[in-house]
Amino acid sequence: MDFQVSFNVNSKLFVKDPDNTDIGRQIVKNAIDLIYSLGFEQFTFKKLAVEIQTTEATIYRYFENKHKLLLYILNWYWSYMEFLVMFKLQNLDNPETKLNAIIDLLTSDLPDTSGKLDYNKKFLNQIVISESSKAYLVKDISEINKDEVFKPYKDLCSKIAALIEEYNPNYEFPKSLTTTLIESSHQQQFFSENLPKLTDVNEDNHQEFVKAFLKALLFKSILVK
Amino acid sequence: MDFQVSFNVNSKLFVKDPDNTDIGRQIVKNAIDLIYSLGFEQFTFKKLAVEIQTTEATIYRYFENKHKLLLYILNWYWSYMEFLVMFKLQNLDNPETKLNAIIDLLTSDLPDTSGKLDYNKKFLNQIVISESSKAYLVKDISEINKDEVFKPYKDLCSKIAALIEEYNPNYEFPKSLTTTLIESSHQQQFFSENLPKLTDVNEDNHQEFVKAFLKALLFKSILVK
DNA sequence: TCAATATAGTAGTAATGCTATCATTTTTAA
DNA sequence: TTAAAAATGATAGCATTACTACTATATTGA
Repeated sequence: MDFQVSFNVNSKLFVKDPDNTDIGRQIVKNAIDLIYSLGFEQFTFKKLAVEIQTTEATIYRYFENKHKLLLYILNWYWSYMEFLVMFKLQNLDNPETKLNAIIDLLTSDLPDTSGKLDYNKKFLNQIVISESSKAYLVKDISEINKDEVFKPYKDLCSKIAALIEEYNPNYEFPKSLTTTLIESSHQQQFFSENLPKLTDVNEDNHQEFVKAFLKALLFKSILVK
Repeated sequence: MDFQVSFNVNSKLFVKDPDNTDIGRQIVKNAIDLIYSLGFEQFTFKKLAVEIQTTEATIYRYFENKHKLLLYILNWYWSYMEFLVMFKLQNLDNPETKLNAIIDLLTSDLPDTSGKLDYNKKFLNQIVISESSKAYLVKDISEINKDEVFKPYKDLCSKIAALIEEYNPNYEFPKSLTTTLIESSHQQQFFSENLPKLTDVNEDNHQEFVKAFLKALLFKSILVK
């Protein structure tokens, strides 16, 4: 069996849809590689243009600026995550099993999609961990929020929050707990790798550590007495 | 009674100690105001120089770049927080009361210090909420970490983690829970203000909401059965 | 008092972020 | 079928940013 998934990313995020042209797809794919290797601050359209042997102006025809390009990549990621949530929860009835599956998703590598121009999932995961908060921690957040560029993230959160409410309808903070779980999964992965003294990691397997921490955090919080 | 607090900020963070000269103190104070009003991305040494009627070169004599200046400000903040923790826990015996005092600290406005050139505490608080993660989410994190520039943050975390261990010596993740509490306090304050749908805020008082959420998160996690 | 030193200001350069314009290809319609 | 229109991509430029080398002035101390 072979199938492809694609998502409609909010059209406000691009000037011209990169998914429609070969060069557009090259821009996004190589942007992921380059943001991963340089970090978002050092990443520039000029460097990306050199990489794919085109010019800055061509990239500006697709994306207004590198912040919008980052948002595009994250929107794709969030949409893919929501798809994976739907997919993985198939045939699961028990709310606890469902929530365990969610934590597994948040702390595991992304599965590859098929298609000739697949994004590098390891790099994408690292970008989400290291760069995603830079997408919203900006001065003009209320301006960009008007374009609904955080809708896929909000949708993903709603879906998870609904599972928490299913597990314990009396828990008061399902949404805040969800965002805390997601953001904490990034943070703890980043800290355990780079500033391990800020965590309780000791085993070699950092992902397993983060998984255990998040499960404790979640299930103790929503325990039904 | 009148007293002043001052902290020795890691000398690797500056070229020349800004605390020793009038222009140095002006740089830090006005940097806080300007980072608050422009956001860290739009903040430049040129704009700061215009503000305090000096030149870029003068500011470069004190700080290598704006990232180091941000770290300097955050180091001052973390040191001040550790001082406040020590101060507020005076004469408290009960571990629960102590932890409650910590959450109050994390979700309240900073008290003003005396001294003629006091930093704007409201602005400083907002900078910590919106910009502090940009201090560590950088590609050269392992390089800058060698200079111990995160020591005040780690010290603050250790102190809080120790209180958690005092409350429940069997809890497995005191440090990770501490960083999650601190980072989540910033996130939930930011989200409740800017992306409220990602939280469960409904009351007008966002600080009270965040306080209630964090207390639930903390005490359910470390509950002794 | 005058040399040594510290400090601030001037004047640059290379890179970045972005735009206007020109050239070529593709599409459309008479 | 072909000429006009539209889309695409390359070239060249500008203003700002990040940073540095050098000059001028003030302060110190022998």
